[in-house]
Amino acid sequence: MQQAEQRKRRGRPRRDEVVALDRAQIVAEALRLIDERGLEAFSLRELARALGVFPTALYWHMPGGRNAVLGAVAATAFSDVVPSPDDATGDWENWIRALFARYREALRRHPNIAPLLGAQIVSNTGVDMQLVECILAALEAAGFGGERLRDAFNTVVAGMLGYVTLELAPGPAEDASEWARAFEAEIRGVDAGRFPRLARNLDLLANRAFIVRWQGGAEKPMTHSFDFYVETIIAGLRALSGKSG
Amino acid sequence: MQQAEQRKRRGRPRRDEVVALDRAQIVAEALRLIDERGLEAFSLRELARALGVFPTALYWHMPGGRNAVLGAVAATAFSDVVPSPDDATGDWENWIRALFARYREALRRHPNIAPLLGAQIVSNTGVDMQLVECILAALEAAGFGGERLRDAFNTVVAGMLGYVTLELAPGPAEDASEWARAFEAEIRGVDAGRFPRLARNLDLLANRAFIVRWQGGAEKPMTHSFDFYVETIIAGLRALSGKSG
DNA sequence: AAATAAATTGTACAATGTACAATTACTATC
DNA sequence: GATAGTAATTGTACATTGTACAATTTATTT
Repeated sequence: MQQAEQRKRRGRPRRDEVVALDRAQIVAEALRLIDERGLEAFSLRELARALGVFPTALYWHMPGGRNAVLGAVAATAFSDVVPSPDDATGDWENWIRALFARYREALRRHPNIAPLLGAQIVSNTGVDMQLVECILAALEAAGFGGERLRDAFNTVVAGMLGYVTLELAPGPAEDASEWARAFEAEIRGVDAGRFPRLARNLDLLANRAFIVRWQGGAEKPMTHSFDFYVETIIAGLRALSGKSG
Repeated sequence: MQQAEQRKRRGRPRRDEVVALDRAQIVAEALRLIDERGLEAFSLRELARALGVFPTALYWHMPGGRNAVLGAVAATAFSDVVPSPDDATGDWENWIRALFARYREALRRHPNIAPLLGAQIVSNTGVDMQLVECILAALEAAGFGGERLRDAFNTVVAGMLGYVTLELAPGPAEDASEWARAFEAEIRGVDAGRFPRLARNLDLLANRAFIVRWQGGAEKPMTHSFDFYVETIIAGLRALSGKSG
């Protein structure tokens, strides 16, 4: 973070002196900061500091301010998740498997942006029409049409986000290790009288299932269950694609 | 917000003068404020103002500060979502339908807390062991055991949250109506050459499907698709409960 | 009666997001 | 080649926020 010389005149900088801050660079650095220190710690002022500019300079390139930056960050993190469109019309099941897998991989590369998912899927940076089109293609290939096509589409989108949002959701921030120990103790000491099934399956569930885990998906992936989840949705779609209403 | 007389001496108040601020009251008022003005607008200082106390008084009852308040808010909003445990061991499919429906209804009553879902499902206010136990009961009744039981459990929890988190996610805050018009125009004018399926199904999808809608689920519920989504997951679980691995 | 705990008011501070003005460099036009 | 306009930044300013900490008063226990 050496600023070498601070030759900051007051107006627009000359082209040789400096690299000419642009949108892509801002977003990239923002993503780097979020990856490194987490979403909670992210601020426009730190971003500006890291870029060696004044906070207000960011507003020139990103008129929306903070929200615009976060929206763009989410958008770039999920560019390239859509598998090849050609495969969608062929084996629709495998295409959806690929979509889910790639979406999850993208989020695993940047787990700290998980909380942005719900809010930013409908982002200001334009809709991802390619994604929509391909999902529709796969579902038409599966035999859906009309209202059922719409319902299946919504099911796929929700399914794509649902599991991974939870899996990679952030735990409590600072007191992590201490909290984890206390939490584990609470789980381990569950009352077998009131919660017999939980007690019986404790080793199977502890830290391996939602609600009763004390580590996030970034540290402790839940891959096996994810695969099962995907198969559940696909099997469900397959079953419902036959019926009429 | 009339403060009548401000008879604020400096120390602990006498029992007759004032209602004696407590945890439940703080959480209730916080939920009310969030319902009314949204999550973004929520602050401890406004909460304190609404309660007629100093901001720092809140820390006495809620040592965790802001995060603790939000965690407690989420927890109370979802108390009572678990359907009767007795039904879980009987008709497991209907029990899961009821669980999903009740969870959605709870969130529809307080849509503004949707962004808290991922983060706060594992909250500081203790685990909801009753929920865990009942889901396990339903899934054992469905024939799951061992690793498959765990996977199915994770699938149900993710499914319970996934759709509604998205459905009720907040759109862009202030410029809502203007943004909506621009967004609708962009959707309506989709390039039928590049996105033929989207163009063909436009009326079916526009403002009725994720990604291509311009109103949130609070204003425009997506109930029909939700029902389909639930049936997809149940059908998938039914299909997978037979296989062995 | 004294000590301790409970429950609040006050004070203080470092951050944050962002509106707005001032300044300088580049670019197009006549 | 002057001049007007636009691009890109520094700089200033302000209201808000979360929260640590001290001071103060009332209730409860010993």
